[in-house]
Amino acid sequence: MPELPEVETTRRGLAPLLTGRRLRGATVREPRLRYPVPAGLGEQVAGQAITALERRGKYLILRLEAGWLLLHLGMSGSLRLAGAAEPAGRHDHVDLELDGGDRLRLTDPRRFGSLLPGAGDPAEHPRLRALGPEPLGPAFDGDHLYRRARGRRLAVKAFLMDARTVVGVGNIYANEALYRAGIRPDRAAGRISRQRYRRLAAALRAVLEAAVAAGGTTLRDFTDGAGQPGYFALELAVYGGGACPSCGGALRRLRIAQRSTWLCPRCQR
DNA sequence: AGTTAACCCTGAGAGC
DNA sequence: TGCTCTCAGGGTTAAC
Repeated sequence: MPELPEVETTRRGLAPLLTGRRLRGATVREPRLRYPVPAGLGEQVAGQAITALERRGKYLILRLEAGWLLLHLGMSGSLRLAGAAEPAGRHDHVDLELDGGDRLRLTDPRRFGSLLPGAGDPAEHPRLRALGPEPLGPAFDGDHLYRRARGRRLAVKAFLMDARTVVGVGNIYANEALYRAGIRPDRAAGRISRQRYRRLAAALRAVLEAAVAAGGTTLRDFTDGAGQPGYFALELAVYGGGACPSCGGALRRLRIAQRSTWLCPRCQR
């Protein structure tokens, strides 16, 4: 379940290995991802050098000399460099072939990920156009959350996980940020004070920064660009249940917007 | 217009 | 052992 820290970990691991390399082509073994991978991908990218690997929310943007590839890892996706002789597994759907013979390999058992080519300004792409601010960037703070929440009756957790509110926040980090801020996840977004939103914004920023520093959270299958797991799972306070790290009471589970939600009923109000 | 549910997909784990 | 059932969930679209 790659959220912002896992995508950023992937980006940081791969960017220095990819920048400046030239693509020979692509092998598409399974084009049926979230959106169909275009048939002419190999011809489209062949001969182009990679100029950068960027991130916007949970999307990765692989910049080429002419145009770019927009990648999303969905729920179960991962990207890594595979050696020239490494055989492809059942879920290795796309290889981008590099000049040295090795490949940038997209693996995604559940196939919720995507790979979309484009040209021009990626920010204008329909998938990126309506996205909210980066939670680690200057445009995001408690006042932003407070303003956007005016009149909204949905649960604050669903509000926080909406990429139009702020990008990069999935189920794990929404649970953690709300716990750290002492806010009940099922409270209506419009009924939270500006002061408490400031606390929530700070908690979200802190938990995301700590998770990036730990290389992301590996619950089952996340690995970085070198195939290594992340260690932030050790620091999760509420996700997955158990006892509250603060008061010792039993954590409770709710369902909000079809997602498992964990909270401490004593520490979160 | 805001909110909720369905949908895409496979693997893991539980229960029988 | 092997079957069936449930759950995991990001993001888009449809329906209420």
